[in-house]
Amino acid sequence: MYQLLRDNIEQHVHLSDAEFSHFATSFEAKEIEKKQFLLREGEICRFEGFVTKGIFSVYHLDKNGDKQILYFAHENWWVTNIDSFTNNLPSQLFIEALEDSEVLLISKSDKESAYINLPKIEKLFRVMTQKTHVALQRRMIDSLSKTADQRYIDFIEKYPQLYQRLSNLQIAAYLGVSHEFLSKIRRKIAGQK
Amino acid sequence: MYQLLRDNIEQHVHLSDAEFSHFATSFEAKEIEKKQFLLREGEICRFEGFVTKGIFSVYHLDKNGDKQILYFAHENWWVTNIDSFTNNLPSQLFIEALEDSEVLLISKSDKESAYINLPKIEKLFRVMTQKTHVALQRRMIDSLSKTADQRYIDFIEKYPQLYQRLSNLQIAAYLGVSHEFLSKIRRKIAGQK
DNA sequence: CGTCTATTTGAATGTACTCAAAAGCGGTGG
DNA sequence: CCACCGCTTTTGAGTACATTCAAATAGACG
Repeated sequence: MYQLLRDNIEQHVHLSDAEFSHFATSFEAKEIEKKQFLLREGEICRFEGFVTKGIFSVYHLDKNGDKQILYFAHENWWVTNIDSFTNNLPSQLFIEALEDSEVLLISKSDKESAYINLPKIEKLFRVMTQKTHVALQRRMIDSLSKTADQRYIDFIEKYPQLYQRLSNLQIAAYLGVSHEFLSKIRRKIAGQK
Repeated sequence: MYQLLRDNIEQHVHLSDAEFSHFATSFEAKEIEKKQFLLREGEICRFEGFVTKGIFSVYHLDKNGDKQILYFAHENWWVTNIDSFTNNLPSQLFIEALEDSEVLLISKSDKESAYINLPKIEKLFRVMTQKTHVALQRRMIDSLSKTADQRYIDFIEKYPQLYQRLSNLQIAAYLGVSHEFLSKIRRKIAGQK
């Protein structure tokens, strides 16, 4: 479980055994059952999490009750509501387990301590935030410039393994289309083959 | 010009006069005339910029030649293509001056040096990237959950001063609608008053 | 088997786009 | 000074993309 975390960190910065061990003690392991929440709307997000098992969806419910999924976080991904976490604001987002899942959680104060004790951690999170931002920027462009058909095809190509584990309801909420329309897209694409 | 930069930095971290002076020498001032480019598609983005005068639009041209504006950067904003800059990839984005403009540019190597010499700078950019990411995340949710009418109304409320300086063509490209449709939205809204 | 949820389907509707054309507006040169 | 040019904005008609609602079908799970 902690090895997955170490490998993930190693992609960005190198920590000695002692450094990693110390940093790792800041994390608390938590199990979340399917359909349970890591964070609900209105709560303040007190953690940043690293997923070691399962999948979470991070989403917003609009006033019509429609769900917009910002992203999915499966094994080896980080998950938080960065807005709520950094600004101590009530969350506008839900973080829900789509399968029985496990995460390693670090609190804000432990993260701040780590920044001070180990500047490499500051670099780690700067680089991670940059990467996340780049990914979201690309998604924003796609969402503005591509049709739902193309976004669906892209999604399957980009996340084939994730696609297998998600329902069409969830994929539709991620793509920003109704699930009925996604069904029609699927029919159309199947007919083309 | 440099005072604007200093005030901007001061919002996040405090630098002594000596620290700021040293950091400031890393920046090169550059003037860009209206309709000229700070960065074109295909080029590798070698800088991060701080706008001291004018406005830039950061946009993508899709294969149909349609423009999607990711954001506008006016005085006191930072501008770069973070994807191209951090990953040394050819830019998929253009950065174009919408007015006669001025920016302070810092190169990648000078930024890396600053990270090492002055850890506060690492913190500065981590916090800035977080803020930018939060803003984009909110925009993503809005773009998925709101109609064009509402996004236009929100835009005017959120950026009243920017709205004055932009054409409807530019606002339409930011909102992700055709300019003809934006014109119809404007008529509808004007009729309601 | 029964229940709950996911998926598909069709019809009617709404939202936004494309294309073509006209009107408005600001600047520039004769 | 005004005639013309280029660019922005508006308008309308026709079309495409996507939603809503209602209902049928299919799967998953205890």
